[in-house]
Amino acid sequence: MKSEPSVQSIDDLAAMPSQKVGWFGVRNYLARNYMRDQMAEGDTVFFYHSSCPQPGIAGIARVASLPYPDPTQFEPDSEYFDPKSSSENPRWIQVEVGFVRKTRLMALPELRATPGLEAMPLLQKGNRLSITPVSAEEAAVILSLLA
DNA sequence: GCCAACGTTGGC
DNA sequence: GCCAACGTTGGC
Repeated sequence: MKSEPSVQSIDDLAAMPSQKVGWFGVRNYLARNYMRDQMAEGDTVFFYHSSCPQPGIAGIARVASLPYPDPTQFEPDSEYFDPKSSSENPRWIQVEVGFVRKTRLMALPELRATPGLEAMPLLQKGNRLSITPVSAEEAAVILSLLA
């Protein structure tokens, strides 16, 4: 899951009293569907810093809730407000993401150079999704290098 | 700041 | 339903 560290970094997550944050603001259907259909509570999440001097994996987190409606879609003053959404039929959902640990930065060039990660959607040309799936095998490769 | 890639919008 | 125009993402 990508986050701009200037908005919310792994350190920010670690510093929260609950060490959890609702992953609000996802407004892409594919990314939403990954949260809704592909994630389960307890799943490992790689916390990726994007749009920053050194993009890469900065920590490990965990899916800490079932999917539920993203409250910002109903807030007229929010930049994430969606007038086409309704509480009866919410369009956007989020999950809670819980801090597990900070890791060394596994930067994008290292990810690209690591055997076994070539097929990761995150690394595919043109990928812009803020949430992409990681296979169990890919996760094991990454975790072994972050140990 | 540039630009490739891709999603969304809206006219028809 | 098509598709051009436009907006956004995000690495560099």
